[in-house]
Amino acid sequence: MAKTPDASRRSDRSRRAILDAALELVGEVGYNKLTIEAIAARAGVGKQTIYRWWPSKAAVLLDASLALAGDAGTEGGWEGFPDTGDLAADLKYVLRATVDEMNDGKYDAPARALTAAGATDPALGAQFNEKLLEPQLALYEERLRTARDAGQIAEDTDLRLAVELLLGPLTHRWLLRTAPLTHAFTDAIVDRVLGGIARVS
Amino acid sequence: MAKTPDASRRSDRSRRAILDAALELVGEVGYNKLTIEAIAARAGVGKQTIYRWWPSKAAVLLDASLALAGDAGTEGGWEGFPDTGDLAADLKYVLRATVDEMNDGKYDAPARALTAAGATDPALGAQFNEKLLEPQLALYEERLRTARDAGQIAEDTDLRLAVELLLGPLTHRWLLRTAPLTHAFTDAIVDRVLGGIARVS
DNA sequence: ATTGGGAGACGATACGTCTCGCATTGGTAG
DNA sequence: CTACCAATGCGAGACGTATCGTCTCCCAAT
Repeated sequence: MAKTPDASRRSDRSRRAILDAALELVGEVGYNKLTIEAIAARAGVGKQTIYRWWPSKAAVLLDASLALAGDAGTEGGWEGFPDTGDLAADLKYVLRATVDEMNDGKYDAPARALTAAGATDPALGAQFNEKLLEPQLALYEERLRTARDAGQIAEDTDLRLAVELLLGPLTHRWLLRTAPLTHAFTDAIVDRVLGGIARVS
Repeated sequence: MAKTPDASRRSDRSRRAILDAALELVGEVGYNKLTIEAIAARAGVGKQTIYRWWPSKAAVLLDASLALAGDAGTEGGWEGFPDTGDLAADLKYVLRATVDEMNDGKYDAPARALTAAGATDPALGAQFNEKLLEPQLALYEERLRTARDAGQIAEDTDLRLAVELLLGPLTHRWLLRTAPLTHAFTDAIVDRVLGGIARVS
């Protein structure tokens, strides 16, 4: 009967309150101690209202992160990828901005929680990839394509691989906390990925 | 009183049974549904015996993984990093072996669970890095050092960065499941990291 | 005699479902 | 146009279940 609740009658006020509460709480108590009950209490909302629209706390956090990413995009963020013609500079600029977000608890906590949860829950991970990660990767890939078309990188470059070469090391250090995330680090990634570490033979 | 239980009287039989049960169960039900109670039941052990020696299920899994890594090291694995003089070949060999492990549920499930748990729990993450990850990274770094000393890569190469350039993309694809892990992928990583993607100017 | 271990009771917490009124909405009848 | 009403989302919280982490009890080993 209630399999498909009527979305047109949904309370947008409650929806926003739930997403905000989830983002607050994940920063305060961490993902493991984040509970649906606490989200409902913080949002001033009945538990059923959450269970009606989301299957899990991870799903709530995913929607919350989507809203957060949307806000960041419309507010101060960049629409599309910068393309000044200088590939290295553009990549460094974007990666520096990414590092700044990773060092900001506001973005770090939910992103880290979602990434970790997605790593152990394939279904959630697929959602995370499709809605949040893939669009980002596509932006990098697109920028690299224009660079390739402009002859700035080798014609046989696997663009997706190149994106992973850039973001992989950053994500690695971010998730595993093997060392601090700095602008110098991301700059070095760009330089080394573009230039390689092998001695010119 | 019971702050420091006497380790010399510890039952090694129970300890092994607990670690084995934890590895089995994390593969069967996943990390989220892994419970201390279930581990105790499977191991034929009282719950207190687990709580006496480990602070959390993550800690149990960390010890279990250490034992697993130790077994793999002594059994068929490589002692130390191969060094045939051909850096690219050695890296490809090791990365292929790593991919094979990542595609093997026996190793994948606990490693993935620990990595994810460590990402959201800084204390656990530090333990994970120190005991499991860092020793691995050091092996790569050591191999790269001999290559650098042999003049095969640039003298000013940041070895730690180079290690992250190699493992970052692999870890990225592994954790986030953006694409299948193949030998072709790791071979390409090695080639691109050593050679760079920039057109030779 | 001391201490770890197996077993399980115990209160606490969060789960996910449910049942209440209440408020809003949209349709229908006068 | 107004008055009423059925439907539905919502806030609140009770409910039984599951797991938590602590505890007590007795046994075995040293």
